[in-house]
Amino acid sequence: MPDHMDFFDQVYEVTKRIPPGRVTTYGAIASCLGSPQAARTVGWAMNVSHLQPGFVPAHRVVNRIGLLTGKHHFRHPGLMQELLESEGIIVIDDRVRDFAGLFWDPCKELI
DNA sequence: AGCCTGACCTAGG
DNA sequence: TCCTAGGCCAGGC
Repeated sequence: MPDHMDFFDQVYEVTKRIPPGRVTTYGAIASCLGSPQAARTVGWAMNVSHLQPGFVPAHRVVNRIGLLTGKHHFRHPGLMQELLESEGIIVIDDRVRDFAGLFWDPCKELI
């Protein structure tokens, strides 16, 4: 990962690489970028991800137990779940089913 | 400039 | 096992 990119850019680069139908977590992204305690900042990056050029699949990022904590920040609540379900992911009570099986580890798969 | 907040997470008591 | 504090980066006031 080039070091001239700031943290947000790196977050977006990683997020764009999440395959459809898979999910990852805020913490995993932060950890992968060398700041294991910056999970919160990753959340903030997602919050303004719509300002980025290109499509940032923010709906594929959930919290560490597979909960859709960011759903209220989409155009309408429920959109996050709809996007996930359109990729074949089952969501029950705001939680990704088979989260462990669908988890995509950015560090492991990256570049 | 300083303080508060937030789509988080981990460690320690 | 629950609760707390601390760390991360930005933005709003």
